[in-house]
Amino acid sequence: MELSNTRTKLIRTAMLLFWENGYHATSIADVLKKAKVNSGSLYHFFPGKSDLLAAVLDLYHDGIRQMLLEPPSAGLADPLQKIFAVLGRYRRSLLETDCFYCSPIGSLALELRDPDERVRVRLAKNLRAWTDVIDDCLQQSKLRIPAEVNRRELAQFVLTVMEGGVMQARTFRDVAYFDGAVRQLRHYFACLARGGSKRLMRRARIPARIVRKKAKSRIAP
Amino acid sequence: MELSNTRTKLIRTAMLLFWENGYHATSIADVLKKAKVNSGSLYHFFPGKSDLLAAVLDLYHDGIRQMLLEPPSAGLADPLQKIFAVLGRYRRSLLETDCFYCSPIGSLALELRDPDERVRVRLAKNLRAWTDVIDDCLQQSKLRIPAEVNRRELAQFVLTVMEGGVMQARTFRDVAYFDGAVRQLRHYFACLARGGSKRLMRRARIPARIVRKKAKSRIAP
DNA sequence: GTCTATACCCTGATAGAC
DNA sequence: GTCTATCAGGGTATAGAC
Repeated sequence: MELSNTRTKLIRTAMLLFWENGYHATSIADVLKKAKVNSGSLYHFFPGKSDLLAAVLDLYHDGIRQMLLEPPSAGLADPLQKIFAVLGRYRRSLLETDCFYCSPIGSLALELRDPDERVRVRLAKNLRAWTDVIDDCLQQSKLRIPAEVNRRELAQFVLTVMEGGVMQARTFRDVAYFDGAVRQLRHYFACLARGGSKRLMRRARIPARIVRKKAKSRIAP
Repeated sequence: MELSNTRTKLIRTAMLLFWENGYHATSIADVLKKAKVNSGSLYHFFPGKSDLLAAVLDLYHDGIRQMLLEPPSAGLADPLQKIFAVLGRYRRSLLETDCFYCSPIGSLALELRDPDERVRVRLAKNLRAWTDVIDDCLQQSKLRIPAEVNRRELAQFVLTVMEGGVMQARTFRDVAYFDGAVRQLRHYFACLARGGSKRLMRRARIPARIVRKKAKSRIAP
């Protein structure tokens, strides 16, 4: 087990650049230059660029709980507050970057149309780990989740809202779009706290009839 | 005013390819080949690739209502059902592509980290037009939106959920993640319909035992 | 407006000495 | 493991005749 310093330096540098500029826009040369490493060394450790990306995703995954949850929720006791503290951290990142911020994993997931399976699996693993963090908070919280709402699905919904909110804030260059999404989520949570209704959820299935239509037509946004 | 056929052909071809393969992965050569047009013609109409993209975004925008709302909601009277019919259409696209589907605008918005302003503005304009469609449905619907919920923000929230849901379904290659997001959204709507504020809840004659619960998770702004 | 040919750059990746 | 030099290919964009 060789704890190569060069290897680590490459991964950390790539992690930073992929996050700042995206995967496509970051060339191998960029990584080499910033890490002050030569081409030969990189290809000694990694067969190709996508293997470097895979290593970056593994690094994200290993540190996700520590990086995602702990800093923003330090000192907070209420698990629900922790969830919104995590979201608040994304908000701060948006502010600090004039709404250029991208969530590292989400933007990679959408930038790479057809990643090789090794990469795709790691992206999914990261999203799952993110959701785990939220799910734990929900479990520890005193929020009485109505029987008809699945807790894990609700945790996934938090991720959904975060990613969608960041995307809009970024596109409009206005954090208000993120704030609006979070506010709706808060309101939803407030509704849940007040109590849901089984009767109302019965219609919540995706109606089969929507699938009926002919294939092919294009869809906007 | 020259209604150039070649120009239109280029835009439509680029629209299709950008959507299928993304902007980066689509080369000018790809567009030229598929449209059976020569390089000189393209650069006669467009100074560069990003101008072609801008034209594509304008085309999306012009047809958004027709392409987004009308096909899936044909025959539906209830505006709320129309909203979920639109979402159902995205679901169908996911199914038909084995969850490779990307929403055209959303994925462009995230693929292009730093688009020139002309492109960025058009992306925003498209998202706004999408939201307008949903907003109109909400306005026409009989859904009683509680006073503390802004209607336009709720429409934006639908977009947020759609984009976030598509992203997760795509990454996990499993439409269940999209379904879960939509189900949560439905549930939220059901909560709103029941009355998101105490006043409305009382009007809806919700038994006191449900209302009783303290707004404990009143996750403050 | 359309055609062919091509300039020129940057990319990921390799070769082979040390 | 690290270094320098370099390849082959594909990218956008241009030139200039027709």
